[in-house]
Amino acid sequence: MLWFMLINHSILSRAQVAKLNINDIALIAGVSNATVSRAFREPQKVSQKTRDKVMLAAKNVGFTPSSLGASLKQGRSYNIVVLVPDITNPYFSPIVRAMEQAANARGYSVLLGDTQDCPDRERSYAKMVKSKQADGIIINSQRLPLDLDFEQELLPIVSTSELVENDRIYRIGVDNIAIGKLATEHLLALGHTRIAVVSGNEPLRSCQDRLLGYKLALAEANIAFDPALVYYTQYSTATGAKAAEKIVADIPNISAIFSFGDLISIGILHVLHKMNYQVPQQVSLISIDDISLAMYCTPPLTTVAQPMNTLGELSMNTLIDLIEKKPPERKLTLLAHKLICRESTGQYKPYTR
Amino acid sequence: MLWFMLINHSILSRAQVAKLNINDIALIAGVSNATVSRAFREPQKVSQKTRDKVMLAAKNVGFTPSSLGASLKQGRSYNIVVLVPDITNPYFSPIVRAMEQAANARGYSVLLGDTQDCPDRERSYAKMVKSKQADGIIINSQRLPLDLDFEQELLPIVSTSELVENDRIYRIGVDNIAIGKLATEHLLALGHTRIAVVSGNEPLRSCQDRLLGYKLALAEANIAFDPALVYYTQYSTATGAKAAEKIVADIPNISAIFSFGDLISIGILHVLHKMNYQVPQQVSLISIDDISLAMYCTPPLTTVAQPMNTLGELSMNTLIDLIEKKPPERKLTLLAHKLICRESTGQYKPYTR
DNA sequence: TTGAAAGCGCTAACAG
DNA sequence: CTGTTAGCGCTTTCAA
Repeated sequence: MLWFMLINHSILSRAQVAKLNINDIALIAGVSNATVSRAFREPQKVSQKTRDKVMLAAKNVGFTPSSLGASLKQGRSYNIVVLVPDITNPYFSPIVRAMEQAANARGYSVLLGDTQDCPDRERSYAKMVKSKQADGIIINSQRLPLDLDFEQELLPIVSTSELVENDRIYRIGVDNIAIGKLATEHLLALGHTRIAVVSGNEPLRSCQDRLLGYKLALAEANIAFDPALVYYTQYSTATGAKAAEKIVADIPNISAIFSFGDLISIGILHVLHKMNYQVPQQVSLISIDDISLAMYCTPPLTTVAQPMNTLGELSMNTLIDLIEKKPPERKLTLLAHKLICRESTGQYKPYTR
Repeated sequence: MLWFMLINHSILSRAQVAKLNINDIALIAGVSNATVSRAFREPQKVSQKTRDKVMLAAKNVGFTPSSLGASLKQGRSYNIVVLVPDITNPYFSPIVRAMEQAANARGYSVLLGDTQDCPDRERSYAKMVKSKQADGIIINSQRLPLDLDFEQELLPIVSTSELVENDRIYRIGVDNIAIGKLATEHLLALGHTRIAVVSGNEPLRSCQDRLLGYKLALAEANIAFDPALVYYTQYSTATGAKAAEKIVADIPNISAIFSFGDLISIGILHVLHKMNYQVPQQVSLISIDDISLAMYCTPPLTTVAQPMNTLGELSMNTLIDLIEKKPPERKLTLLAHKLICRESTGQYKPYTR
């Protein structure tokens, strides 16, 4: 098939047409490049007739303005880096999805950085905002790419985790102390007094806070805190399973477990089943997150829901406000959590195995 | 605190320093802009001494080259659009993770497009490669953004699903017919003869192929295909649960179910438990994918594993090869699948409820 | 409402 | 090994 385009007395192949720029369109349409630019970006500033001419010319040769030139001129890429430790984790994926939605609604795109918790990769993604490949960054992990420019508030950054106290950075999060307390109180109210804890990595701020909440609830109930009841692991199913094996070995008559994440709970549930423990008849299990699969577990998980969607949406909008120089009033926003009572927790009964 | 920088007899504030470009660095280092560029991009082409001078100057003022200028000049953004219907789906998230990894390894970044199966969003993401915001696109869904330029092979595109036959587009996938056949044969070998099917959306090519495989296996076993045994739903847990409710209502003594996705199976499992069906003692359940949670289900799922990691890695590398003009030899690559026998399937036993 | 013209920051010939 | 120079494609004053 023959394909060509006649422009200004010369014949262009399809491949050449693909390379046309705004000046070529101006030529074809018989207007200036500025007018073509306006026709695309601020159509209302161009007369109907001129606009039609431009659009027709563009359509004929299949022209779409390159965003590269615009980005360079404006010094903005309209990309935003979103950092997660693992996109595969059902706690993070809805957050990222909400961020992508919110970004799109405001004309931005998401550069996904799955860092696997690797500081090198975090740093290299952070560099993208220094090098203008992105206009800002959202961190969904506990570590900050330690670059002064972010702290100096020269580069837009938002974090969805508490990190170490850092008043210079905008943060959206939840009240992990309250969450830890709430979950513990639920178990306490059911009559459980010896509650094993399966925490994520010890150094994580969120884990420390949740444990603090646990201790607070215990103290209010006049129950001594027993460090031997807390097991540190990772936020994953496999490691949760391992922790459960340790627990049942250490404390065969354990009546309640509080894990710091649904993913961990799924591993625990798996082991408990294998060992023929009845949940919740013999062991109660509560956790945090309310990932989408929590309600489909056997039994459905009682858990403290985190507002993943709001978290994603709000933090993205906060970042974009920052980028667009509409700084939000508050540096730290705490979102509401909620206890979801399902079937993995039940009344304490003295043990009869 | 006072912060300033003395350059060429003028005092610069920290904010001004952030705006320095390659020419300023050249000035400070006493070399040309070209040399600065080389020092960063091809250090081996610059003498040790000059390189040190440049790097020192850059470090002193915290300079990082802007990728915007480079992109414009080179006509490449080093971004790649990855389209998924839903990043929250545990089938897609490992694929995306693998893609991100592979992209990074070759100096590219991933622009995540969570399309929610919405054609408008697919189209708007596809436009990003026309507008050079991205250098190529990978489609993980069954629909193609119908833009001629992709078909004409002017724009780099790779698909991980079979779509409608399209020889012009590079595709990486699995042999869904063989997968459907394999799963069915497993059930058949266990003595099951009435096998209910829970498929995803009927129009999906992958579903049609899997069903075809099911029919093939049945035919080879001389069992007549009964259309009443196939239930169409979505690839989700909630809809899988609904399908299961219909099945047990329609066929209370069903002995085997073949669902087209682990996510569906989790919903089915949930309902089966609620209805007090024993899996696999009374009903066997097999599916496809082997998502990470499949082994932690109660009981652990027998399933045909899909090579999500390889799928992601290979398709990303194929796309980048395309972008870098090293066209791969084959247009269609089929990856190996594997039956993973766990505990959700068992020998057929006549029904005693 | 439209046009002319000056860059945005970088790269890549080409020349030395 | 290093410097000069001409753009890449677009936006944006400023002037008409």
